[in-house]
Amino acid sequence: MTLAVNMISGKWKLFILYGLRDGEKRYSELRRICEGITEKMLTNQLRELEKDGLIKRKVYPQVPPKVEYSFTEIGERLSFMFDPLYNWGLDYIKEKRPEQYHLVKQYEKTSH
Amino acid sequence: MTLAVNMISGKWKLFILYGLRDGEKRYSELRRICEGITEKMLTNQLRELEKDGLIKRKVYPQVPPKVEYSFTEIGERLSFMFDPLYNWGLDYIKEKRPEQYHLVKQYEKTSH
DNA sequence: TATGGTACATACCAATTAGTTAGTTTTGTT
DNA sequence: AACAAAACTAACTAATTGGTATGTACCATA
Repeated sequence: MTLAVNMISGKWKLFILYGLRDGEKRYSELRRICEGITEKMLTNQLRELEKDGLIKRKVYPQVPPKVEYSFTEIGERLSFMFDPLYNWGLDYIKEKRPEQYHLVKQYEKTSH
Repeated sequence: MTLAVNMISGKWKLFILYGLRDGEKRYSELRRICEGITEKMLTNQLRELEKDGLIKRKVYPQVPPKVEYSFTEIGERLSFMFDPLYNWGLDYIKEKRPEQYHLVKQYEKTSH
């Protein structure tokens, strides 16, 4: 439990993983997905996730550079929690902050 | 997702919630379950979980005092993730740190 | 009289984490 | 000639989080 919690804790890691759930993503795509993250943080967190073996990094030798991130096998096995966790959050907002609920619903439309 | 992640992140929150998964627990029981936690941190984290509505607090007017913590309804709905997350951690250790695997298995026997 | 158990609170300090700002590289575009 | 794009790195600062140490109330027991 300690190990699992440590690997996914931090302000951005679950977002990054969540962003990867439907396949590989470029650095700049992740930057857009993780609204508000700084480049430093994105790089840091990607490095840690890579070091821990949850994601892998594929570099295309081009200019301008292109780097793609995706799950490793064991990283992908964390997918079980993304949708339930997202839905739990939705339920929570519905119950505890009903005034905000419609905002989230609107946001859902624009972002997918 | 932001909301859900914020509520369960922190060095101890998931342990506390994990500790409550089989029913209400006293303060001192949680202290034993969360090996290494200080009283300050335990109290802090319990207060935050309570403020967020994930757990509830029941005080028995006795001396010495007795306080029991348990899930609220929405808190309990996070249970879906505890066992899978624990097992994911186990798998991770099995794959990436096989030398440590037997230690965990031994620990499992003693603690339940 | 001293000690212990329970569930805290408070003050202060250390460590960890996150944010800001600026720069790098190479090529292509205006 | 200036600037933009992508994926970074480095130096520095701010904010958050966690730890240590000590104290409290009340009663019971040694």
